[in-house]
Formats: sequence, structure tokens, C-alpha cells
Amino acid sequence: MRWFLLGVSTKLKPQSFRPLMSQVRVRFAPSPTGFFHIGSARTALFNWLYARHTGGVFILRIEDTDKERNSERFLQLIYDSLTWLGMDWDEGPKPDGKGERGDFGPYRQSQRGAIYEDYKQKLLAAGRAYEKDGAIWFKLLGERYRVFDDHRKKEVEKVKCEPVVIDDKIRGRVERMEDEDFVIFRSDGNPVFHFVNVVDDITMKVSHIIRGEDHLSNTSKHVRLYEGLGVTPPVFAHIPLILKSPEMGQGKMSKRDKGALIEEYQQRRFLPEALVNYLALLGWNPGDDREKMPIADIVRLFDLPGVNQSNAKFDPKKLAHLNMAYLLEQPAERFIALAKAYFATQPNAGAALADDGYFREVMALAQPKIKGLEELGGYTVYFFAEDFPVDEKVKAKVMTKGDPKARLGELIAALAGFDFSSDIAIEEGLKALAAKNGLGFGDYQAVARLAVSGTNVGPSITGMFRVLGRDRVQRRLEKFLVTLPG
RNA sequence: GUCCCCAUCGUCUAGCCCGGUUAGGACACCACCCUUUCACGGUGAGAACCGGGGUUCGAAUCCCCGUGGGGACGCCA
Repeated sequence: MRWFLLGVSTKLKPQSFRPLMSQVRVRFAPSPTGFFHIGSARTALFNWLYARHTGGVFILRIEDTDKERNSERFLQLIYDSLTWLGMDWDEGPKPDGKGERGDFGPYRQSQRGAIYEDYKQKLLAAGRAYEKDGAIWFKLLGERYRVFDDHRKKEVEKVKCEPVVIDDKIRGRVERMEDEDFVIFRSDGNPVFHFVNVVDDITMKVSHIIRGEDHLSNTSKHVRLYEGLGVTPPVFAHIPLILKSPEMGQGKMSKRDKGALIEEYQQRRFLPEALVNYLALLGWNPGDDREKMPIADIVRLFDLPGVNQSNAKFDPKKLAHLNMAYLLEQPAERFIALAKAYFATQPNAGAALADDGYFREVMALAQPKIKGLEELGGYTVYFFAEDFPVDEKVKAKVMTKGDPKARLGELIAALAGFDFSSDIAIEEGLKALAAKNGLGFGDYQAVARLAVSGTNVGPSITGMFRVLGRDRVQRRLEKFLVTLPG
């Protein structure tokens, strides 16, 4: 508790000391026991936003006291996910896991045993903790009595005391009774969550605890612990939870739910800024009708009082929509880079081997059309392979209209005379052909598109022709023609 | 079972604090327009104040009670 004494001793110079004392220090404290959950990401985000908004410090602390379930793989996943989402931390383990930065470490609880031991001794010495059944319990102050607990089906000892009052930045005043001693060190000697959480927040000088509402009922324990340790608790802000969308069922999002893991969005090539933007909107809004916003604007506008009190249901469709909007506005260079990264992970991707200039042209056609990078492979197959799939449903539909076979023949015959130098030139060629035969552009467009791409979904026929080139178009048209009956 | 939190369109939400709005926006859905397919885009439609009591001239807004939803009740975090 040295900082506490320090605060008192520097009382003579409150002005100069104030900036340091009032600096916001928030932390995100995940445990590496599973995949990185979307709810965790949102909690991290709100902490990060608050730190950046206030010019404070964002701390990453690893709560790895559960030796059974910890894994290095999940630990690395935390670093990677935060980094991918663009949430940098000022103190904590370095993103590569090698070493730490910050003056209040270690930042992994597994390395803070001596500190917990120290604080345990303090409580023991003060008579606020005792041993029972090999474990160390925190002792509440007040008159004791025994009562049968229906839920746990056993008699328990309770303590008569005043309710804990929590002044929550988001919930307002919350009162909760904390009337049972609780374990702070297990009989195996390891400290439990409530204790390490509080000790770490004290020693790391955390000023604001921003966490999920599921912790609200733990907070009374934590407040008692702060009191027992003689420390004023930090500011609490309990944010609403993310619930399943109606299609997914009831309750809060769990790891098993589709779309619950950050890893999934990374694999599906979502843009991290779109995901972050969406997550920010779950339980917060800028106060006007804006939804799609650069992160700098979110940082500037974000504040704790603006956070909602009610839980929000996760909507994959809205996320997808935001993602599309972001994708649409990417500069060509970034889109190309994203596309290259995507194709590098695709099996049998002719795209990865394609000529760079050609690849760029194809991507220029695809960018304004696709809704997500994950569609890129399917959307562009026929640009990179001759054995592209043919959509039989589309084929059946196209073949019933007019006389597509005749149109195809006419087009093949006329193609040699086409000017392939630009979309407009190709369009003129097609229009001239249609006019000559007293028909419309669409009469040729539908069947040509089918023959060349195997589907009715895609870029403009002119752009498609131009990029594919006359020879390939010609070959595909002829190849398709011979498969037609009669 | 006990305790805590929450409650506006299907979903995210504005409005609530400081009572008077045709209760606004977005996603989704539907229609139409644009169009050379498919998208994007544009226009429009449908869609909500959980219920009941109070207070008030007047309640989405303030109060109470129900109900509903969520969370917590571990030697997990």
C-alpha cells in the first residue's frame, strides 16, 4: 500500500500530483482458457475506448490462475485477436508473448504469487482472514447465524451486516447483500479469482473497472475485499451482455454459438474495423444517427454515461452489412492486398498463381459487387479456371427464353469483328449485333454470361469479356454451344 | 429457491434524466425505380412504447405492482 502513503505524503503539492493520480487506468483481464469470445472482445473494446478517450492507460492482465484449463495456445490467441482488432495495450505482456512492458508487473497472475501471499498475510494479520478446511477464507464483520440454503441444499453460516452499496457508472446505485465468508485461497494453496482480481487492481492502480454485467453480483465481494484491505474501491462500470439473436435461441452468447468467436471472423476475412464498429454499437451509440464511423470518431465520442443498461442481441446480418460497407470503400490497393491474403489460404486457387495485372483487373470487377471477402473465391472462379461450375438452375432458366442457341451462334460468328479494347467498345459490338438481328442486348447477354461464367451472378458482361479476353470468350462460347442439345 | 440487473418496431437503437414528438434512424423483410445479369444505390410500405394501477390537464417519459428477459448464487474465471 505504498502508493497510498505516497498519496498522503505528497498532499502538499496536490496540483502537480493530480494529473498522475487522476489518470484513467483500465484493464482487460481475460483468462486463457478458451477461444476468444465476442463478449470478451466487446469488454476489451469498451476498456480500450475509454482509455483512449481519456488519454489513460490500457492494461492487459492475464488471469491464468486456473492451472487445469490454461493453455499457451489460448494465451497467444488473446494477443493475436486484440492485435487483429487494433486494440493496443500500454502495459502487459508484449504481443509476441516475450517479455512485458509497464511498471506494475508481472502482468500474468501465475507470476504474482508473492504479491498474493503478501496480501494474504495482511488480511490474516488484521484478523480479516482465517483458515478452515485447509483453505483461507475472507472474514466478514458482524453477528453470525446459521440457516438452511435451499439452493445449495445445506446449512450455511451467514453474517448480519449492512448491504454493500455500489455506485456504478452505468447502473447507478446498486445495493447487494454480502453475508457469507468466502474462500480467497483454495486448499491447494492457489488464490481464487475474487482475491487476485482485487489485489491486482489495487497494485496496478486500476481506476475504472469496466466489465460485463455478469460480474455485478461479484462486485459486493470485491468491495468488501477493498474495505478489508483499507483501500477505496475504483469506479465500477458494468456493461450489458451480448445475447444470442432470436434465431440462435435464448440467453447470452456462449462459445458454442455460431459467430461467437473472434477467430471465426478472422477466418471469414471480415474487416476488423467493421467488427469493431459493430461491437461498439452493441450497447453504445454516438447520440445521433451515425452508425458507420471511423475508429477515431468512436474514440472521441465514447464515454461511460453513454453506455446502455440493457443487454443487446447479436445480429449477424447487421455485422455483415457493415462489413460490406467497409469493403466497398477500401482503396483498390488495400482490397488487392486483402484479396491476395485471402487466396493464399484457398485450396486449388488458380488466383494465387495468376498474373498480377490480370489479378488486379479481376479484383476491380469484384470489389464493388461482393458482400464479403469470403465470397471472392466463388465470385471469381471462372476468371482463374476453365473447369468452373455451371449453375443448372440458371441454365434451365436461360435456355427457355427465346432462342439462346441461335444467339450464341450469331455471337460466335460476330466476335472476331469485336473491338475488345474497352467496355464501351464491347458494348457497342453487342448492341450492333443485336440491332442487326432486330433483337435486344439482353438476348445475347444472358446466354453469353452463362456460357462464359456458368452463372447469372457477376460483373457486367462487358467487363467480364474484356478481362477474360477474346480468345477465351470465343473458346468458352464454342465449348458451351456443343453441349447444347438439338 | 434467494439476490441483482434490465424492459421502445423481428434486431440494434434515438427520445426518458428535465412529462406535450405524425415516436426518429439503421439492419432485416416487402414493393417500386435505376439497370445489361447479380449486387450497390434511390424511393416507398409494413413494423414498437410488455401489462395494470397511480401522479398529472396531459405519461414512452415520474412512482408502485405484476409479467417477461438476463445474470449471479463454486475451494471456475
